Amino acid sequence: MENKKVRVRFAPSPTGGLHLGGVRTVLFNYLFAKQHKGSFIVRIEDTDQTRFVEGAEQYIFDCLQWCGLVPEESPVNGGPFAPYRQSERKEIYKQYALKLVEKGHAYYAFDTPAELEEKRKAIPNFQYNHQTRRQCTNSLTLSPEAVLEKLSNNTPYVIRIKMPEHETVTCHDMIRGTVEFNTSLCDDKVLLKADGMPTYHLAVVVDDYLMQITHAFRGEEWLPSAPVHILLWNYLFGLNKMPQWAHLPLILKPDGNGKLSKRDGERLGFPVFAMDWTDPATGNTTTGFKERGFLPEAFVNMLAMLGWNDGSGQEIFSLQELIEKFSIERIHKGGAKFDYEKAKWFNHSWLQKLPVQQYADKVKPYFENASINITNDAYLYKVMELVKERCQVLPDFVAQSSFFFQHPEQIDTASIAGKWNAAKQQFFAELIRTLELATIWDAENLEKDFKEMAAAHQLKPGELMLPFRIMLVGGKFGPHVFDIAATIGREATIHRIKHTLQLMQA
RNA sequence: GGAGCGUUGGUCAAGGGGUUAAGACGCAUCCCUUUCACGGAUGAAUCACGGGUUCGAUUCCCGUACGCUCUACCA
Repeated sequence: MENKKVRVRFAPSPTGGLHLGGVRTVLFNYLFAKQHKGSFIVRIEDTDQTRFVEGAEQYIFDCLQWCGLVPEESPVNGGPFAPYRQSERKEIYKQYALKLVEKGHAYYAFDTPAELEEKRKAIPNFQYNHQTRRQCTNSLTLSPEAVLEKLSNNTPYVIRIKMPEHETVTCHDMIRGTVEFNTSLCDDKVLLKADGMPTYHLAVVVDDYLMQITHAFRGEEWLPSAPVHILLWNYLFGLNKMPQWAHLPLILKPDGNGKLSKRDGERLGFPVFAMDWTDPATGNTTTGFKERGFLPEAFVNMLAMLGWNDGSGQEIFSLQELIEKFSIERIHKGGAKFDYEKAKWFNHSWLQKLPVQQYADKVKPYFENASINITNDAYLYKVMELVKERCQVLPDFVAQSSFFFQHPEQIDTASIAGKWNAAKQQFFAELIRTLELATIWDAENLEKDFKEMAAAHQLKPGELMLPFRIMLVGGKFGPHVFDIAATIGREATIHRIKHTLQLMQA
């Protein structure tokens, strides 16, 4: 086991948007694989035909691509253990189910869904288990002849695991240590459905075996069914071949408790999916981190810190650093509440850390949306550099810098009207002439001229700065006002002064 | 109801028998900045509760409470 090549897998069910928690599971898989020079595999668990959603699979790969967590083997790029889509592996599973029946670890069950529904209604807390299976219609209660007859006339059936009585199944979890289960308390899970498809329980162990998975990461919600999987491993392939389990803590909603859901995001106004997801049935789009203006670096970083840290207090990690420093021992046992404010802080940090050229293309669409045409990349970089520390997410660049590209739509004259007077009016009128004659157009000289003029007019620069800012920006925000003037240029600066001057006279 | 898992500030969390119980986010106040932001400073936790063990428990043990997950021919 130790010298086997590490192989891990992410096994999503393509039923809709890719949840935060799913991406974190991918991330931990990926980090572990890369750290051990192993392989990261994506296997599509589409055994429930009733839950097929058009486009959901492609969407998952788009998300992984965006995050930079690309698998070595998957349905899209193939691999030595293809196919990687369980629906295309349907024939494989049945033989294993049959093998279990032969060995007495599983049995045919002919109870219809309606009959089971009735039992559940009639008997409180009904479970199909070692006690109740005697009252059900299955190959344990029917004579061999009757079973054969039902089988030969195509009576629908499922195959269930026959949970042993009074056995202890031990799960050695890499995060939680030893967890024990009493098999008498487990029920006889369906392994093979009436449509011939396996359930998750069968498929996961068969495929993990066939694909030679060495370490299996999954959400904590799977822990209660671990005994089923471990038993299956024991019956089918031997415990020595079983991957090592790691059940990851859940990501919880920010208010109250419980798993974070898509609904919580909608309710509280933040994304839960990695990327925008449009439900083909309803046409409704659920917003994603990407479209909200998150950098994948920040998104991945934030996810890694939800349930893991390296103990040093460092919080900003590149993917490469995460690969180097990741360790299962330092994964938390308890769930973590998702904090959108902190998520934005991560993004802000990455916006400062990365060169603006590296993500300028990602902010362009937001300018386009606001009908601002970016024609000069160098100018865009300069502006981004000036405003980036005020931006948490990509769309903030538009709000923080639109005035660099077009005249402000609104001038907040109310903020200066109270202290406006003839002296100021005259100062700015004269400033226009000074600016027209300025030989060197940079922030330093602009500021010098401005202050000299203020002194000549016996006005305090402080009284003039805010009006000047309002003229250029339209509001009380933005970088240093002389940087703005220097950047937008002589013509625009003068034009904006004139414009506000007119407004103030009116 | 049953089983399993979990529980350090509002949130993420470090620490793990003796500490002034780190740090980050957020919040509040202040400084810097003639805007906003950045940066800096300061403030806020009897480590869920109750028993043990111990000279000493937030740290070890046992209970209790609370929360969560699962309990489908869904994953």
